[in-house]
Parts: sequence; structure tokens; C-alpha cells
Amino acid sequence: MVRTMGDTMNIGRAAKLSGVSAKMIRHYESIGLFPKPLRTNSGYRIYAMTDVHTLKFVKRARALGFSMADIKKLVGLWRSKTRESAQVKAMALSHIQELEQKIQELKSMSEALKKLTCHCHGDERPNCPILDDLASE
Amino acid sequence: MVRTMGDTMNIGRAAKLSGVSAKMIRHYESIGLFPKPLRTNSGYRIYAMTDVHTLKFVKRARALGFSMADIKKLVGLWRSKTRESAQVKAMALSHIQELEQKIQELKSMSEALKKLTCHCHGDERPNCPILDDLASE
DNA sequence: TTTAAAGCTTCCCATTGTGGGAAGGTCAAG
DNA sequence: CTTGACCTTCCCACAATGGGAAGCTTTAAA
Repeated sequence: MVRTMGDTMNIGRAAKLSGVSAKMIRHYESIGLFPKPLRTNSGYRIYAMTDVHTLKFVKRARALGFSMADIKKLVGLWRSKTRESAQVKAMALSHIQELEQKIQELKSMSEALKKLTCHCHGDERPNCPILDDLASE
Repeated sequence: MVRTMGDTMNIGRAAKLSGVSAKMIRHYESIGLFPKPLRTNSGYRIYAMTDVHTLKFVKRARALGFSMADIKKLVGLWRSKTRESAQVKAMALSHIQELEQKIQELKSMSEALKKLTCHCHGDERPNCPILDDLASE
């Protein structure tokens, strides 16, 4: 292996340090979210700690439910010196909206199901208000 | 076209009556959720009103967030004369659990984001607590 | 009757984000 | 030098839906 300067590492180590699987790191690279890293002579990807930081950033953004497309933009803003925090805030607010909407949808489903289940005896007999409702109208 | 008895229809009409797209009807058939229908001599699928009812059933179950796998079981239970309503109720309760869990996850995301956004000025300056948080640690 | 539009068929591809696995090259330790 | 762990690329899968192409059938109008 080619000796590289400083604290560089291969994909497995970067994965361990960042908490992002090697599979995903390659995927992020393939969709252009992550820059193509240098390679050793034998073709192994080489990463530095800055890459690990970026991967952690991505991971955190994922944990907040941001889409890949949004994360691509966020990484760009993060790196940008001339960014305006208003842009980031706008993305965050818009994402909160999406989350709230999704929550409402799921709540509606849950509420509807709760109503149905409390009317269902849930015994050995075939009669079932849940199925009746699904089949109704 | 072969004259078929009674009120039979082709896939387009079944789609319109059930509210399930023709694309999806074929898909449901391909994954075994829906029985393979009879065909005309020229290969067109033939449906009856009972199929439309089943499709509506599926559509309603989807609207409640049930997975295809669950719906397959629900349709089976619906058709079964010997079903026990307890089985249906158990599926419903389990699904409610999943929904509630998902809701909690989304709520956590939303709450976390709300906290971050209210600390972000959102102006023309680059300083941004949201990005800082994503990059932290 | 002929023709054009609308509808049907199958097959393939894309989405989102993640994982599994195969086939084959590389590196490190015994 | 072998073995095992690691890397590479490439393909497939999930769930549910939609888009579209190529080609055949039915229907409605001219």
C-alpha cells in the first residue's frame, strides 16, 4: 500500500469512525453527495478526518429526516463561506412542515384504527367490525 | 370481443370504479395479492363487481397504512368463513403500535428541528446554529 | 367500410435509502 | 505462502407507485 501522509484511512475505518456504513459511503459518492476520494495505487479509497466529519454531518441530518437532496444542499451551505443562515432556516422550516404533515397523516390512521379496534370483540367468532369497515360502501 | 355474461368489465372500468389505478391492479395481481382474472380471447383482463369490492377493500386498508403483506392476510381473513376476529384485532393493534412509534420518531425530529430553528437568526449572515449542531461533536 | 383514437397487453426503468451477496483483487499476520 | 480480513465493482432486493415504449384490440366517428 502507498504510504499516505497524515491520518488517512480506508473506507472501513471511516465507516467505523463516522457511523455510516461503507456501503452508504460509496452510495453517497455515487450520487454526488460526497466528493470522489483519492485512491491508493491498488484502488482503495483514502479518507481523512474531515471526511469523517462530513459523514457525521450527513448522518445527523438523516436522523432529522432530511432527504438526500436537502442534505446535499446543506453540506454545500455548510462548506460555503458566503452562505446566508436564512437559507438554512428556510429549509429547516419547510422540513418541519413536511414532518408535521406526515405526523398528522399517521395520527389520522391511528385514530381511525383505534376506533375500529375498540368495537371489535376480538374473540373466536368471525364477526369483525374492522373488516366490515374496510369492506363498507 | 367475447361476450361475457353479467356485469363484467375491463381493467380501466374496474380501476375507475374502485379508485385503484390499472397499473396497481396489475401490480397487485403480480404479487399474488389479487387472483389472476379471466381473460378475453384477445387477452384483456375481465373483472366483476366482486373484484371491484376487493379493490376498494385494499384501497381502504392502504389508506390506514397497512403493508401489502398485512393486506394480503386481511383479504384472506375477509374471505374466510372460519376466521376469528381476534386475529384481525391483533393485526390492527400491532399496526397501531407501529404507527404510534413512527409518530414518536417524527415528533422527535420535528421537536429537535424546532429548537434549532428558533435559535437561528435566519438572516444574511453565515452564522447558523442549525449547521453548527449538525456538525457538532 | 375505413380510419383514428382510446384502451389494453407486457416489459423496462425510476423513485428513496439501505442492505445482501458474488466474484475477484489486496493487505497483514502467522 | 497461506489464510483471513478487507477492499473493489456490479447486480439484486425491499414497498408502492408512476412513466413510458412497442404493439395489439376495440370503439367511435367519418
